Amino acid sequence: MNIYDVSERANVSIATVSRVINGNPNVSEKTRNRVLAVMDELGYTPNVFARSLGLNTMRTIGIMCADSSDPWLAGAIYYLEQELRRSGYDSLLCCSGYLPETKKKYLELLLSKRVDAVILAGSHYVEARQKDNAYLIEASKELPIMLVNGCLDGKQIYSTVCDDRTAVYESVTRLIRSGRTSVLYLYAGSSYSNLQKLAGYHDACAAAGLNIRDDLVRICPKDLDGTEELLRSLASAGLKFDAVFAAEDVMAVGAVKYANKTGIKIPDEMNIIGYNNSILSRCTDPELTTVDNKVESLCTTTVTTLMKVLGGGNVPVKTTISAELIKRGTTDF
Amino acid sequence: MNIYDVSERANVSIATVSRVINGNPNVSEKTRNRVLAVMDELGYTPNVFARSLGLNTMRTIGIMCADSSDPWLAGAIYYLEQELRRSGYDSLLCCSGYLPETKKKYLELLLSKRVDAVILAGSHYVEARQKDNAYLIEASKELPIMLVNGCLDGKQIYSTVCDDRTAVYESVTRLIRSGRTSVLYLYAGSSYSNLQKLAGYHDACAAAGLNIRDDLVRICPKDLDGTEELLRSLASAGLKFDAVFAAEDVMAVGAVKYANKTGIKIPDEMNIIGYNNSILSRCTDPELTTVDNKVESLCTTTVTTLMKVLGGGNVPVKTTISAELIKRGTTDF
DNA sequence: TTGTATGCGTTATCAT
DNA sequence: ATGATAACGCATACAA
Repeated sequence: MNIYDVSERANVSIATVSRVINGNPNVSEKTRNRVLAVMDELGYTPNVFARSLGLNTMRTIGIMCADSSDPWLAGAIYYLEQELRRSGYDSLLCCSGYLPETKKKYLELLLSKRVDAVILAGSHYVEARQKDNAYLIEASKELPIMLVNGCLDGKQIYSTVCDDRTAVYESVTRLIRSGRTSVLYLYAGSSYSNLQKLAGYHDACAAAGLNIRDDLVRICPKDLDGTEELLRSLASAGLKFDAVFAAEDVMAVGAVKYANKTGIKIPDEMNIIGYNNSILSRCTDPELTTVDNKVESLCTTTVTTLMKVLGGGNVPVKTTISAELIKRGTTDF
Repeated sequence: MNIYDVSERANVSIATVSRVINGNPNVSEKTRNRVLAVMDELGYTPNVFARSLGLNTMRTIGIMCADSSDPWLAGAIYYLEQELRRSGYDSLLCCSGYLPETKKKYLELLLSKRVDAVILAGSHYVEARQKDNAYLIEASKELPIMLVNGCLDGKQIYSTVCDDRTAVYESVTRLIRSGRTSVLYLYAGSSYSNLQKLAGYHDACAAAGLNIRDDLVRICPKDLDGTEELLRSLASAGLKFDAVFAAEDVMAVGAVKYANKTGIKIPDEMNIIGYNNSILSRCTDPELTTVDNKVESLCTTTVTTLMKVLGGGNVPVKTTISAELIKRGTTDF
């Protein structure tokens, strides 16, 4: 069942059938209807493979993420897929894990599939060490690379980021203004957005005239048990802190659990702020104050930008979106 | 840059280049090396579109789910994608939403993309009304349809399910044996697995010699606020219950919040059991007792089965996996 | 072991 | 408005 069968049955050439398929206006109303009727009668569907070969595109975008089961990334994938489909593109999903080698390998795999562009979801794709990003620069010579919450310079690299630095700055400033003197800062790694957030923390301390205390800035496992354990060990080592700012909700949840178990009263004796406004932030008691970093906006903006890029339009290489502090029960300002 | 360029430069025919690409053993070591060297030198990558056209497959599987940001589905997608890639297949993601019409529309979209098979993740794809499933039967005439936690009869339909009915039966039985007399059962809809779970609840009541009380079986919104509100209104309407069995973790979390706010002591005055063993179940205080329905096993089994199907092997049309009750702080048995 | 020739199902160019 | 025909880049049956 192909275009020849249709053309034969409709008494036209394959060229005409092709025109009908592609909505070319140079077909008489009568012929168009006859062809459509035959296509319907035969249950004909154009072969995408042949189509792709001729057009040299499948209208497919590669979506890469480290781990699609991470709540934030799962949300991002959802919005990206929806927006892409709305624009007539399919989504090829690829979970790369967190290691630079596998990221590189999977990006190359996507390139070999000739996707029209690649969207990298999550800040993990921009590493602190410039050499770990070389493969992205390289790939961007072949096709557009869209970063969701990451930022990198390159000819065909476009970034849509949340202003994490300002968000953390403002949140920590509010903690300090409300009388907190020792804000423990927990973060999970040195990705682009983690570095931005950390800078925001430093900004806030500096603006408040506080010394940066290295003992209050800690790398923390990105899971509940690890976070609880870290806090317990810090406390038993004598570290005093009256607030926790966590760069990820899951660590903030861990902090709430630590406080609840230890009998520390939230928010009176300890304030806690999370990041992402994920569903987790609403499961604790009290519910978490958290920073909403606008996944949906980031994703729709990314796709909108991408469509302009693919359409040959001129677009900004970097778009910044503001975060929003969601006040709930773990803070008292 | 195509196979002709390579063949010319290596002084061989395109057939030989093709053989090298596809690892055909009928190529002399010497020739193979020369061709490989040229491919490397030219940075040649075979064109997947042309390849697909000839082979009539892109080695791509369509993954459909209602909403990839749902925690359970997000996990499923992750495991499915990993397993498929391990087997050399790409994943085309398609979030269909929950409406029968859109599900049908998106499935047809996937078919038109000529994927090798479709995996339907989540029990929402099998509806109670048989006519709402007709499109699946229809599609299964074209390609294999794999159901993850759903069950349906059809020539090329394969189901991998968790034994939800037994899991609920056993959990509710334990509640009753430990002295609970009124187990409120909350569920979200009439999908395949929801009906199975409900049957398990009925089984447990019957086995314990209790009457089925319709006032204890309630459809519940699948979100925190909706669940809390439902419980509040039930209580204020005079309904007494000393345990809640929720068909989804999120509702169980809502129940915990309700109890905590109302001053009902968990687990002494109320037991709560959730379903899915999602990260949510560990965020509450106390942590949720919940049923682990083995997403990872379901997904790896589904892909294993699919590979056998695609390989022409004979495979069971239905595989059942056992759930596991994870005991935490919201129960006292 | 290697090469030749053909088919895969479109789209697009150029006639008419 | 319509038709004939050449790409598109590969895999493979058949020949040598």
